[in-house]
Order: sequence, then structure tokens, then C-alpha cells
Amino acid sequence: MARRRQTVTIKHVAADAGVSLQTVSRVINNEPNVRPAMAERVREAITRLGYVPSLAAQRMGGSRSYLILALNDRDRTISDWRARQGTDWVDQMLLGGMLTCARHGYRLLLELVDTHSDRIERELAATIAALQPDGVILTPPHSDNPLIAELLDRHDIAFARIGAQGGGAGIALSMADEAGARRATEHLLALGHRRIGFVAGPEDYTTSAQRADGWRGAMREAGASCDGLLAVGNFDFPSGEAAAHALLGAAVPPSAILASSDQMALGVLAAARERGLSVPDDLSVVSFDDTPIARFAHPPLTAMEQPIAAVTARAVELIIAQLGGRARPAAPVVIAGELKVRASTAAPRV
Amino acid sequence: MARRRQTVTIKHVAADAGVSLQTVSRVINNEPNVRPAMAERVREAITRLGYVPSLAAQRMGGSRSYLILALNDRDRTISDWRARQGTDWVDQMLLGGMLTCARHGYRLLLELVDTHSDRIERELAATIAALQPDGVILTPPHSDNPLIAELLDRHDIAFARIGAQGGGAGIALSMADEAGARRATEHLLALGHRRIGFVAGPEDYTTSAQRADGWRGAMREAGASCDGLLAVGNFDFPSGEAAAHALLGAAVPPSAILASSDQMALGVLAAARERGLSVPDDLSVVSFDDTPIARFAHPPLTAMEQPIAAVTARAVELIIAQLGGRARPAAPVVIAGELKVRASTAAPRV
DNA sequence: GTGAAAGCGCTAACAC
DNA sequence: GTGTTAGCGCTTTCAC
Repeated sequence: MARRRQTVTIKHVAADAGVSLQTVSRVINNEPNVRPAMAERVREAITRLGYVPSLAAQRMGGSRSYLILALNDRDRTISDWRARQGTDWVDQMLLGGMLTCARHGYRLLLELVDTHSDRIERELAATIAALQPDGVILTPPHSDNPLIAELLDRHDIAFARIGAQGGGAGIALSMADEAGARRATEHLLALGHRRIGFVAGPEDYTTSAQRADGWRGAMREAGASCDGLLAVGNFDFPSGEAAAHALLGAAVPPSAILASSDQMALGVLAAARERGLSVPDDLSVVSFDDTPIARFAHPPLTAMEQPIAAVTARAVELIIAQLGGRARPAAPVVIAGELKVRASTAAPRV
Repeated sequence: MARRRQTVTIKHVAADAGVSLQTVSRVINNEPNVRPAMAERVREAITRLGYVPSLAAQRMGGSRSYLILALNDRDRTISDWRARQGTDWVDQMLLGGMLTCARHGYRLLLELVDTHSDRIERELAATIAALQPDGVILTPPHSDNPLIAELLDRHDIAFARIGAQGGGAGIALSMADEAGARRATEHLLALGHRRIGFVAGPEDYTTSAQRADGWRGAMREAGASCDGLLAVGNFDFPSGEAAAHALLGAAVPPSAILASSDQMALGVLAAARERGLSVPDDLSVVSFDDTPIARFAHPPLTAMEQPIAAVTARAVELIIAQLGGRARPAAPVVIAGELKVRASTAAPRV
């Protein structure tokens, strides 16, 4: 493989426009101290020659890398991909992230990192050393990992924490977990439900606790008890099924269940079927996330949407703004999803 | 933002190991002419210091960029993401591509490019100039675009063409479209169907013609006629629905329909429902792709799988092998998917 | 086998 | 405002 050199470099442009390298560089980077006429001449040369700066060289010169990393949990991402259940978290991140990056001349690079490993710090440090990204987007459960935050901070890399509640460095962006769970619970309360079960997510996701709080808050305000109505899963189907069986097997079973993921809600649906309960007549079910599978379920699930594309887009914008010198938002940025009401919820049987 | 410099560079390693820069470079790149003992000493220093070479600097020095681009059609990809129908082509590419890249020290970068644009050449040239990838993976409909192939060839960039039939530069990888369509048709013939309709994909996808050939071949061999049994769609739901109505409205309608995408098959299902036909009793339906939606359909669709993850993994391997000096395969690499038999196919009503 | 020198394409710092 | 100089961290010559 031949040594691949840049076909047209800043030198060619400078020669063609009859100016110095530096002036071309200034024009490329929209820096001041270039006379309009001169800038115009340079821009013409750039267009004529079809010049595009080399990212590697820009980076070497000591400026930006124009790279933003999206860090996702390796195991969960890969198992979602393998399962082919329509989980589109990554796709929605790319939708929001790539397009926003492109608009600003940045690239988004997806990276998978081990969560539970003590290697995580070394692994991430290596990635940073190799790629030297200008920004990093953290997704749960990394968003609340203080080791990662500290590392990024030390390297002076702008970063956003999706699904984080603030506190600590970085830009916190929340998808209104507490409010969302509250909204979902209120929807069920408004239908007339009083005994509303909640299937929480695993504890290493801080959103899990937030959602539980929302459910508890709405219940409390409605004067409904939460006793014996909380179960814990790990976001997957079997754990939802098991949790539902535990809740439905109680002396006074719930008439509705709110699950912290679509997969767990499908598990709830399965458990209901096994028990001969009809949804929504005997049991109402609400899920979180609203991945495609929620619409294809039977019945289609009422679900709290997770606005991943929107929140990722915002994360990119805030990172780039910070790189441009603007201050990061003091308070967490909240982007709420909508409750998509479908056929899995109805008034309880009298 | 402070000027971000490499914390530990090749210089530090060289100093620490008491050797020259060059020796460290040789060790990093597994080059000959380093005594084992020396190499060992360097490796120790690398580990001790946690050194990781900067990709940008490696690229600048004139070597690899360790970057492979996955080029996907912008419009189709974005509309799939927006539609949230569970289409997981991108995810499967990432699954196969990222993991294989990682295993070889490469990164996969997803890029969206306009298909039908005359800007495509300039757009791609700009991306290449900016990123200087070592390899590119082309997906339909780019795989058969001679302009792209020529451009890549001129830049001496290794590239793979997924879903291509060979001919021209680059590594052709086919997902056995003709054989797949043949296999699906034979499945229906074996069930006793004789009038099997086919909903083809759009013409700018060469796979469309391949699949039609497979269907025609199987029909011919079975002595079945194809007259009035071919309709054309553009892979989406409405086009599948319209095509089905056209086929089913004929004087002698088909008892089975093979559709070139899951979405079109769902359209066929909808058309059947509108006409009061029961699937599979009145009409058998087979789809192509086997995205998650095929499993969630009613009834679940018998589908020809597209082994995207496998073919992308193979593409990455072949690109990296070629970068390593090995010759590209002379003939197209064929990776066949399986026919997933589900509840949408049965023997025709007598 | 190993090292010293030059240069990749760009930007920062400083001079003019 | 503009040009000049000196690197960035690495690889490629080419000596030894």
C-alpha cells in the first residue's frame, strides 16, 4: 500500500491564493485579522482546489480533533444487538448525535466500554490517548461513574452525562425520570387504579431510583399505598416476568403495573397471560422507553418515551458550545419524553 | 480550552527504556530488526507508562489511520431511524464491524452519504481528505456505484462492496440474493404453491434483480408460470401494500407472495387483511431481511435472513488483510442467510 | 540491529 | 492585518 499523502494541502491553497499558510489557516478557522478581500481570495482557492483540511494534521497542530465520543456500555449494547429485539437506543443516539455533529463539522464515534471492570479507567485513558476527542458523551450507567468524570475532567475534555441528575463535573442531561414515572402513574390513577405495582430497574442505574421516586410521589399524593407493590428487575424480559409474578401473586394483587423498561413490560405481559389475566381488562401495563417493540406488543403498550435522539443532540450542542468557550449550564438540562397512550391501559375492572 | 497535548509520548517511552525513538516505533508496529530483549524492555516501559500511540500522529507520520468508514445511504438510514420500526441494519453492521475492527486495532466510523446526488463524488472526496481512512465499506445502493469505486481506487483505499456481485474494483461480498430468493420460493413450492407472486425492490439496488432471478429460476424449474406475478415496490410499507393489491386483484390471484423486504411484507399482510384474506390459510407470505419486525408481525413472518453482521465482519477482515498486503479475493465472497420459517407460510387451500 | 535526521499538514506564538 | 518560525508525535528514509 503506497504511502498515502494529502493530495491538496494548505500549502497548495496558500500558493494558489498567493498568501501565507497562516492566512489560509485563519480563513479555515474563521479567525479574525484577515481582510475580507483576502479571505474571499483564499476561499476561492479552497473551492477551486477542493481543499479539505486533514483532521489528523489539525489535531497535530494543537487544535481540535473535531471528534466526539459516545460511550456506551459494551455488554448491554452487544447483547441488545444480538437479541435483535428492536431496541434502538444506539440508533436514536446516532440520529441525534451524528446529525448535530455534522452540522458543526464534528464527527461522532461510538465506543463500547466495560462497565463493571476495574480496567475501565485504563481502557478509557487508552481510548482518549489514541483518539484525543474534544468531547465525550456518557450514557447510563457510565453517566454517574465518578472515576470516569474525574478522568475526563483531569484531561480537560468536555463531557455530557445523559440520564444524570447533576452534581459533579460535566454537563448533566436528564430525561425527567422522576417526572416521567409520576406522569405514568398519574395516568393510571386517573383511570381509577389504586394498587399500582412498580418494577424498578437495577440499582447501578441512578435513573432507577428516580423513577421509583416519581411513582412513590404520585402514589403518596393520591393517598395510595405502595406497600408490597415494588419489585426489582434488571431491565430484561425474564426479570420483568419474575417481578410480575411476585407482584401478582400477592394477597391483594395490583390492577396495574408500571415497568421500567419495555422488555420488562413484555415480561409482565407474559406473566399476565400465564395467569389468565387479560390486558388491559384485568391488568393495565405501562412501560418505559417506548422502543419499537412497545408498539408491536399485544396489546400495544402505553409507554413513557425516552427522547434519546433529542437529548443526544442537545448534549452535542452543549459540548460544542463549551468548546467554543461558553459556560456549561449550571443546572441539569431536562428533556422530557411524552407518554404514549396505547391499548395496554384502561380503567380497572370494578 | 487548553492546548491538549499527549501526556506520554513515544519520547517518554524511549527515554524510559533507554533506546531511540525508532526502536520504540518498531516495537509498536511489530517490525523486524529489534532484538527480543530490547523489545521486551520497550514493552515494559510502554506498560509502565501506560503509553498509547496517538492515531493522529501515526497518521501524520505517513502510516495507517486505523480507520475504516462504513458508508450508508443518508436518506434511507435517517428515515429508518426516524420511523422507529425496528430496522436494525445499522446495528448489525456495527455489531459485525466494530467488534472485528476492535480486534485488529481499528475503528469503524459510520458515515452517511447522499445517494442520488451528483455531489456524491465531492462529498466523498472531502470525507476521505478529512479522515484519510484505510478502508471503506460500501452498502447498497453505493456498492454498485462505479463513480465511488473509481474514486476509492484512485485514492488507493481498500474497499468492500456489500451486496455486490463482483466485477470492478474492491472486495465484493454478496448475501446470496439469488439463492435466497430461490430458497424462499422453493419453500413455498414445497408447500404446494404454484402461483407465487413476487414483490421486487427498486431497480437501483442490484440485489433487486438478483432476487427476481432467483424467484424466476425456481418457478421455471418447477414448471410454474411467472405471468402477472411480478410487482415492484421501493422497500417501504405502502409500496408493498399497493403491490399486493395489484397482485391479488388479478383474475387468478397468487396463493403466496414473496416480498423483497420486511416492510413490504407487512404491506402485503395489510392488503390481505383489507381483502378479508387470512394468512397463511388464504395467502402465504415470505419476506426478505428478517429485521426484528418480522418476528413481531401477525402472524410472525417466514423470512430470508440477511446476515449483515457476518458479512460486515468479513468485509472488515478482508480489508485489513488487504492492507496487510494479502491479495483481495478474486471471486465475490458469498455469505448466505438462513430461511427462518414462521407462521406466515402454510400449504395453500385446496 | 540500531540510531539520527528529515518531514508529514497543520496551528500557536511571535514578529513585522 | 499578515508572514515567519517552531514545533505537535510519529514514521520514513538512510546512515552506521
